[in-house]
Amino acid sequence: MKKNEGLSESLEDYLEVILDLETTNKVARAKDIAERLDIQRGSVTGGLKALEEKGLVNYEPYSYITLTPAGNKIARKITRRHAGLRDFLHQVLQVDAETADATACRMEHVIDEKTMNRLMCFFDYVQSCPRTGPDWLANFVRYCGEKPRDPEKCDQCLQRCISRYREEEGHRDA
Amino acid sequence: MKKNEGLSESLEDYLEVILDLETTNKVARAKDIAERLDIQRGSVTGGLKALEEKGLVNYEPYSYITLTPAGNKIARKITRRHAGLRDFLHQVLQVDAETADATACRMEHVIDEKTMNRLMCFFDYVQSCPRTGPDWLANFVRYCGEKPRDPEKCDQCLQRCISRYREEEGHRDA
DNA sequence: TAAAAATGTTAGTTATGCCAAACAAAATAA
DNA sequence: TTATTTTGTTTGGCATAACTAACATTTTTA
Repeated sequence: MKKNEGLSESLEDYLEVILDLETTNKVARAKDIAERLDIQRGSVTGGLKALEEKGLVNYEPYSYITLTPAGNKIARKITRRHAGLRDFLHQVLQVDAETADATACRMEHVIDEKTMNRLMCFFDYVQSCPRTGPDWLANFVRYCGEKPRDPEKCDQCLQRCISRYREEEGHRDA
Repeated sequence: MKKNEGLSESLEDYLEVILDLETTNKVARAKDIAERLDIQRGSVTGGLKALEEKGLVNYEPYSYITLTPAGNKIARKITRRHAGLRDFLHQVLQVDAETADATACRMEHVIDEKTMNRLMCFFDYVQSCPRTGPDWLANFVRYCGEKPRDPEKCDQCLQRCISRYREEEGHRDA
């Protein structure tokens, strides 16, 4: 249980990148890791040694780098967090794709399990609840610019919401 | 514009704590800073010197510590973020108060301006939109446990939502 | 005011984690 | 197969940021 908390953000980034390289390039090479993390080749060696000592990568000088099962598990967790956060930021908060990705990349290291689960559940709730869903999200963007609410429009919005739902339900039953 | 990006999380924490001590204790003392940040007294001196060099605190050995206008501005920004994130996590995602605070404390250093603004706007939207609001949030907690949706209940929920809104609107007009 | 206690600073150490540059090994090309 | 290029490693250095322990200054108390 402590294993992951003891991992620095830097080492988590290594694992994430190695997993990605493993899947896209079949194999991870120090040069590519350096490129992805935007650090020098020389710095990678130290990171790999640290991960090797923690039993998270299989590392032998001059040979290919692979994740151990333990390393793979952590790498997948971070990757999952990254994707979940990025999608939430982009699809719900609707920040641009680039910002969403960059922010997710930093948040993935500091968010805890409990909060992450809640956020993903919330993401799901927003998307699947008939009271929210896509049109509600579209309205959010407009709200950001306008801000003061018009009670008249709210009434119409609610109306559309309920009739849309019933129509969809009707089609589903048919 | 670079000023803030160049600040480490550690130094941001110092500023945040100093601001809080200034407001609650009138003045910030090294001992209290150490206590709040859970570090040794000796470590504080170094932090203060770094902040002094950046023009963010007024620091003279053995005298009281105060924020400069620039330091105060950053401290208030971090504090605002902390509170906003904490409240979102607690009131929307409904994670327990302690986790919300601890998570906010880490996220405040990595979230960017754009995303933060969007999140706060979203927070506002969720709370003030008639389609969401408190009852929708209450339903979220139940949804977390149950998960599969019951279309029948959804219809009733929508119904209650719209009639509640009209009732409230009616009262407001009267 | 002088001793004691509390608070603050300094100095030396440690751990991360990066860099640049020199060097070593492996892969590729001639 | 030898030379060249690419890739990987080592070394020494630097910055951050913490620690401990010794020392200095304030503040309190007797």
